[in-house]
Amino acid sequence: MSDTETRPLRADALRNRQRLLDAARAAFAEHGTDASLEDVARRAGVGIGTLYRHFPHRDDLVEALVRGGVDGLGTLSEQLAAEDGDRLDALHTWLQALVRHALAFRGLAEQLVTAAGSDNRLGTACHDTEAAGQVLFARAQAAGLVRPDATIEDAIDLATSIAWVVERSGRDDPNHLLTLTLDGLRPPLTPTQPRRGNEGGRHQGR
Amino acid sequence: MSDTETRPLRADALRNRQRLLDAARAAFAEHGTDASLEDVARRAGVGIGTLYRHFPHRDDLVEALVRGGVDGLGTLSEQLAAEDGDRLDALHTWLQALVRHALAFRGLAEQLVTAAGSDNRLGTACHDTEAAGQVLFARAQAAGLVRPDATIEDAIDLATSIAWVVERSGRDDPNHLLTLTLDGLRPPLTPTQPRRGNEGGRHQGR
DNA sequence: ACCTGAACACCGTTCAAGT
DNA sequence: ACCTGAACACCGTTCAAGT
Repeated sequence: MSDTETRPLRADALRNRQRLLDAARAAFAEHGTDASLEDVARRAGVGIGTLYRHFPHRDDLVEALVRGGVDGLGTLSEQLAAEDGDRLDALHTWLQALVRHALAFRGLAEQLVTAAGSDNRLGTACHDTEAAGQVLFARAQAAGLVRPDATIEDAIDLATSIAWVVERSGRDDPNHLLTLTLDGLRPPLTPTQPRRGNEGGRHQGR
Repeated sequence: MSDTETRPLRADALRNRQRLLDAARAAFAEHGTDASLEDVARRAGVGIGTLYRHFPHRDDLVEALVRGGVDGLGTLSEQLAAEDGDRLDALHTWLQALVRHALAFRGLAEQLVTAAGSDNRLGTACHDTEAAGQVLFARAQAAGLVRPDATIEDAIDLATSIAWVVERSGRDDPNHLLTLTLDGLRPPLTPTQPRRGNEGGRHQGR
């Protein structure tokens, strides 16, 4: 929480930084988060050293690109907490958004899991995400809608790993696996009143 | 199902093959499945070309090292199907073994998910694993113990992704997440008769 | 203060030459 | 039939030299 990157950049440096971000976004979209950094610099029309000056680690580049999404997850959590619908549905909705977020770039889920708990910018982003989710998680758990031996870390790890397996297996629908995970593999115990929306729900994939 | 590697190897070739496997096992144990292949060849005291002759793709090396485990999952499935205990417990036990299996080497879960559905040796191993699991899965589903819109692919993908996130996050207990996934995040609906063993079950990790 | 790009170390994969 | 290792292409990262 001290002064990170607070000093203003020189005009050309700022321009380069922006070009690098644009180039990285394009490269990540094509090749995933392990795109060649030399290629990123090339696309940005900038020396490789400039890339490293602005983003010493690949993590930092990733973090800059997903910052907006992380903040979005924060405001979404606030919105959902403000409404007073079903607390479990709110958690479910937020976790869906998290999965979507982790699928923004190929390789992102892996970056997120690896960075979680690290003391760097991307680690902070993960921490922020967890804090946002914790609000909804605690609410649902306090209402007895979530088993007491589960934690927000569990939920986030499960959601992230679902994003990962969807990304890697080429499945089409992440929500199917997420619903299974939230409700469990067991069938609804009260057939006349099913647990939650299995709307459509064929699935298949790969 | 045609003749793959059926012809006998020359004595020196067989020896080299074995040395490569031993070296790979050691290298994978140290650095995960993306260990340097040059390093593997070096450890085996063999030229890099010899490694590629025996194992044209990294996958093939991985497959050879996990073959035993895959067969083990097959026989475990047969054993569990022979006993007639709770069919859901049998599935759970088998999925636990699958998670353990996918944690044999760092990076293995990723190799498995990537290879699944591919037309190569490791893809076949995945296919064999799925077939083994399908027996237990179908039994449990037929008994109404597993929701009808879930498939063995879902279960295997979830188990594999749990192995992955445990490996990457440094969690200590894969079974906690697996239990959450099988039972769902919800608390037991009948508090007086809990769903299944939450034995101990603190957890924490990372 | 910032940028450049050569330099270094490392790796995957192929293939001509050997035995 | 099998093995070797040089060769090629590619990449991440650093750092001395520039402006």
